Amino acid sequence: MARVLLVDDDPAILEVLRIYLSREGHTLLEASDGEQALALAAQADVLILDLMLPKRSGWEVAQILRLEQPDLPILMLTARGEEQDRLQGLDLGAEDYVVKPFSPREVVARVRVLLRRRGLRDHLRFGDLELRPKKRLAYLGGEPLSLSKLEFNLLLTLAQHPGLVWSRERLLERVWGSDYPGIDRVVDVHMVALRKKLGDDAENPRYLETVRGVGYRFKEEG
Amino acid sequence: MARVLLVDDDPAILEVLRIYLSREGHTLLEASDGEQALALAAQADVLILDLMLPKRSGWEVAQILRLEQPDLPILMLTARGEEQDRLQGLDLGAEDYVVKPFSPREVVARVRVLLRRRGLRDHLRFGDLELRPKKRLAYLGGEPLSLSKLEFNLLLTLAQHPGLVWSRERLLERVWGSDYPGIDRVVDVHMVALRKKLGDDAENPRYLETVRGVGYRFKEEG
DNA sequence: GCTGCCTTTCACTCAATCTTCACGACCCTC
DNA sequence: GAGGGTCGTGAAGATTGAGTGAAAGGCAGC
Repeated sequence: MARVLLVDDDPAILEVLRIYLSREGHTLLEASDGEQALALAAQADVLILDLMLPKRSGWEVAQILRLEQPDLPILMLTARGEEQDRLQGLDLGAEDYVVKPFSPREVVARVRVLLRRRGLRDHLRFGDLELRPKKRLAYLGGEPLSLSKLEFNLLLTLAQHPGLVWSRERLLERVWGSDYPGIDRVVDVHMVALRKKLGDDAENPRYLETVRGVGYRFKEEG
Repeated sequence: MARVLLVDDDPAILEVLRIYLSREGHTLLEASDGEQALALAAQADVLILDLMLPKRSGWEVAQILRLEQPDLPILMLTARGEEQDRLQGLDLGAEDYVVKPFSPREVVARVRVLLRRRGLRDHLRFGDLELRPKKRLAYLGGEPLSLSKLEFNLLLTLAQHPGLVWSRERLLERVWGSDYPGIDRVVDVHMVALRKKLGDDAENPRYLETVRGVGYRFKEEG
């Protein structure tokens, strides 16, 4: 199914969730402190995150990942009575939380919901175009495309949400990083480069569509 | 913000949530049994649903709405110890739940998350006309419509509140921005353009209705 | 330090879009 | 049925937004 990164400093919790989650068909990654969590996060499809952690709190981890991997769904494990934290967590962008002590079956159910919501895939294909996020490779008609890091990220971001319109601002935030100081016309320039490499025409695009006054979108099939 | 349908048979709960949710800027619809809930659901952007209800249980309601309005996010209110119910609720497709006794702030936060996730409803349909806010796409009889940014925003604003009359002033405020310096007849001009694209006739409109002396409204179904 | 790629800014152009205006039709009141 | 207000609508002009080429700055590897 999916790769689940499980972060808790309590071995008992790790163990019980490991059993339930692997029974569900997931591959498990495990970490017992914030640093390890960050190191492994890039490989995960879902993150189950305890709030109280050595080295870095679950919060910090969530906050950092929010920027690095905004699409990574996070299920937070909180102790009862940490309502304040829970609220902040939700506002921070965590997708969901469970209160300890929890039933493992509930965690499994929530993970299922998170995954269903995201429709995660490791292999994107749109007609002639093929993307492999993991390997950071792109093919056009079977031929490998030579894309710069930025170009790949930009294309991937758009392609992972076909049809969805992205403002330049949101793209800057997502692809360039939230603190990017430059002007938003960079996006246009890279769009031109991408279109050139994809053989796409701005007037009549197959893949990268301009939404005037709003931003860009990856064209939906059909 | 959004229209929240609040369903509970306990007046105290209705009241406290009414206060918090309207403070958050939402418009409230209220029901105290399952029948009323079903009757009002069509108008809602989010549903907050108690499980224990007269006439029809929250479950039944959820199950029915799942089919009728699969896009309507549901936040279920469950009593503690109903874990069984909770799991079934999630599998049923409810988006989320909160356990009583809950903090109203938490409910507000969860509603916010649900709305953010949905983009406040991702799919509007009125007969032949279909709108997808997030994708900024509009279809008429299955054919994509080419709308300018302004036209789309205008149409969306009206369509998100069928039957509601908007004065030109309010439309300017909402669609053009609150500090718009121009004259309000612009609205008329864009209305003409929209009607043309929608194949609508000012005399006898299917969608965009003039309310003489007041403003415009999106015609309600039927 | 040089080379070559990658990224960013800038300037120019063209096209899409928005706004205003003007005119006429219609409606309501007196 | 006259007059004032309201709305529909076409057209002209003003404005904005995006495509794009070129140049300059950065950076990594040699």
